[in-house]
Amino acid sequence: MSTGMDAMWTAAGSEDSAAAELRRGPWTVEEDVLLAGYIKAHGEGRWNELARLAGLRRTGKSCRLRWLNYLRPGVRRGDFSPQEQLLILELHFRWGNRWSRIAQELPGRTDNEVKNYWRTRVQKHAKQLRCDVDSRQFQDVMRHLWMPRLAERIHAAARASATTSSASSTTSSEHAAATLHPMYRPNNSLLGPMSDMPSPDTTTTWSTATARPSSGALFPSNQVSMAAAAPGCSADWSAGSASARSDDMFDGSWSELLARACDDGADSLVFPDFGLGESRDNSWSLDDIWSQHQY
DNA sequence: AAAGCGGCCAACCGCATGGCA
DNA sequence: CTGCCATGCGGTTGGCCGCTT
Repeated sequence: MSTGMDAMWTAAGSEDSAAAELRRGPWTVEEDVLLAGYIKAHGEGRWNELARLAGLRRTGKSCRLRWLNYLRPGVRRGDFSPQEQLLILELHFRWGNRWSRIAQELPGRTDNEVKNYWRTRVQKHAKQLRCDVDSRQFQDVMRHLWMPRLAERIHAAARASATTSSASSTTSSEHAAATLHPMYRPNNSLLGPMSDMPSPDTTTTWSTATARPSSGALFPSNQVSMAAAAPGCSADWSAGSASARSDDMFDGSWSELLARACDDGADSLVFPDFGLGESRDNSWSLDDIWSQHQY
């Protein structure tokens, strides 16, 4: 592609040849415009050369990072949805700190965002519980409490969405499907066929899910088991999500409660039985979580 | 109102990897 | 085979911003 822009970039590059040392720190709007404009005209790649020709006093690395994490079309920002959070937890169990690999399964999200989410939200909870984020105890907390709760939240949102759209021209199952992340589609490439999962593309299955009664009854065993594990605590599991922000569904009494559970007696902690089997071999998966939410 | 504090996130840094001459 | 270069990845950090005191 050869346009009038070429002269502009050339001129900018020649000006830059005599420029001072490289800039660092936050990017300015002008730099963003230069970078995006150059890439629009010439495409990505050869970042060092790109930085020079675009007239940017930045390293190629810096340009690449700015483009991939911020300027690139399709980059999504803002809070992670429950679907995304659930997927991050699942994939981190599977792949560990392979942020770029995990981010590939979250369209529009960058490895940096996923990494920051893990370090701020997830590790924060581990810290509150005085557990190592890689410890068996914390993994059990995520597996038995956090992930099922996320799954339930997703179902609840889908149900609410289906209810509010019942008068529309589309069917409730179609509407619910539209609200779901692609990972919940039956033929998701990552998770395989997932025939057990609620299938928004299958009216029968999803209609059954939407007909399920209120979510409050989902975790009765939580309350019993955790109260038994930490006598004297008021395990207010149902209230936590009502007022907390979307990604802090367990803030509040749960932290104190689980902190006790994660102390020395953690091995005796009785988690609710979601029928997932033992996690010693780490062989459980999101399928297991979902299969427990079939109604 | 202002200072202190902590959380969050954008950006940087160092290392690993792959392609190519 | 080896060295160089570009790119990718994960860990780390600096600074902004909102909340608390």
